[in-house]
Amino acid sequence: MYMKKKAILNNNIVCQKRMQAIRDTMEILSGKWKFHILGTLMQSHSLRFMDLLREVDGIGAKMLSKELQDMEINRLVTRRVLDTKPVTVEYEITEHGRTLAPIIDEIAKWGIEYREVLYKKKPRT
Amino acid sequence: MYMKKKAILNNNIVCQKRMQAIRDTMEILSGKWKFHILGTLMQSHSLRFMDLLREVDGIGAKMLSKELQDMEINRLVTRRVLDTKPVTVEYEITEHGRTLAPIIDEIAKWGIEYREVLYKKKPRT
DNA sequence: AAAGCTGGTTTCCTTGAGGAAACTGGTTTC
DNA sequence: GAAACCAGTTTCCTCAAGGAAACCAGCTTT
Repeated sequence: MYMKKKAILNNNIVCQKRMQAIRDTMEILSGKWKFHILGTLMQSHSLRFMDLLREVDGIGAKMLSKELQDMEINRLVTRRVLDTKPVTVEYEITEHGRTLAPIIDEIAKWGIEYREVLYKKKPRT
Repeated sequence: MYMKKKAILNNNIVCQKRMQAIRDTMEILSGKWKFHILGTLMQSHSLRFMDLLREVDGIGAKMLSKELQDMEINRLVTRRVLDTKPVTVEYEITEHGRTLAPIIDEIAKWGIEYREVLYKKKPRT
C-alpha cells in the first residue's frame, strides 16, 4: 500500500502568501512593454502618447494604448487630457508606480552583471 | 516643413544599456513557472523531478522539464543523475541562480504590500 | 478642400506559450 | 509476468499575446 506523496515545502502559509505575492506582481507587470514604459515614464515628468510611441522603441499604438490602460487601472500611471488646440494627453507615473523602482533596478542590475559575466567567460564555475 | 520628431530620452547609451539589461533578465526569467521553481529550489538543498512536480502547484511534467532545461542552459540550476535503483535526478540551484534572490525578494515584497494596500483601501490615493 | 497633426480604436492575422494525455524505457516490487 | 515508480518525451490542442495596417474624429495649417 503506497501513500501518495504530498508537497511538503510549499504547503505552509508563509510560502503560499509569498507565491501569491509573486503571482500578483508579475500579473500587474505582465506583457512585453510595461517595464519599458514605466522605465521611460520614471525618467520624465510627463509624456504624451506620441512621445511614448517614439520613446519606447518598437511598440505600436495598439499595444501602447492597451498597456497604458492596464496601468491606469492599477494606478501605476495617470492620464490627463489637456485642453489644447489639437488635444494632447499627458501620462505620468504615480507615487505608487514609483514604488516599483526597486524591482526594476534589481532587474536592470542583474542583467548588466549577467552581460559582464558572459564577456569575462568565468574561469571554472 | 515638419521635422519628424525623434526619441530624446532613451537614445543615450546608458538608457539603451539599461533597457537591454531588463530585456535580458526578463527573457531568462520568462514564462509562468521560473520564479516558482527557483523559489522552491532556493528553499531546499536539492529536489528530484517528482518532488518538484509535487511542490510547484499546478505545473505539468512537460513544462517542468522544459523550464528546468532552460534554466540549466542559463546555469541557474544543476541537474545530477544519481545511480540509484530507480534512477533519480537531483536538481539544485547554483550560486549564480541564487543571485536572483534580490529580484525575487523585491517582487514578493511589492506583491505583499500591494495586497495590504488593497485591503486598507487607501484614504485619498 | 486637401493634407497633416493628435490620440487613439478596430480588424485581421500569426506565432508561441502552455496544458492534457498518452507513451517510453528501465527497474523493482508483488 | 503484471503492476507500479521515476523521469521524462511526444503529440495534439487551445487560447491569448502581440503586430500591421486601416480607420476615425476633431482640429489646424496651407
